[in-house]
Amino acid sequence: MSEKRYWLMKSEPNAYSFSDLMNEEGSTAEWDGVRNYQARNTMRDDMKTGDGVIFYHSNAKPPGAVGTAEIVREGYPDFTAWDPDSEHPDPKSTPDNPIWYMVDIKAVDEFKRLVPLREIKATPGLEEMPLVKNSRLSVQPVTKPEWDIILALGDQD
DNA sequence: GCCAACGTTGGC
DNA sequence: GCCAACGTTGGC
Repeated sequence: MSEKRYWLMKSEPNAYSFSDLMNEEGSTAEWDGVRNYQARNTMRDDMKTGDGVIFYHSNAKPPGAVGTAEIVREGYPDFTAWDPDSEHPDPKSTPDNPIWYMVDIKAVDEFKRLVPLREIKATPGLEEMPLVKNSRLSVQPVTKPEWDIILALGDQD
């Protein structure tokens, strides 16, 4: 049994929000459509069942962390890649030789309040987060101390 | 709507 | 293998 790890996943609420995830059957969804190699590697190799996820709304007003989720299925091929009618088709990816991978995540808790990016940037202990250091990565690691700080901020009134 | 940062593509 | 051109992300 390896140690639980923590992650942050971004989504544009216009496209798919935390509410959308909570409204899924079993509050669970396939995290398909990621077409970035670093994020792919994280989902394929590093995310394990039970790991914690901070759900982040990008391109929102304001952008920020809105809740937590957990990994309920480890990396497996993103079959939407070889569906020409999907949102992000990639003809180079095939069932025999998949390029892109996804995980399944399940909503756990909505924060009492959104934790704005502005506040994350201003909070001591969070300055090393890729999110703060101008990374566009849509799936990124979070340390345990960072996780604890953000959850505490989200639990404030 | 602007634009900086970053990733990818493709000519050479 | 280099790097310019191009496309995308995402905050502001």
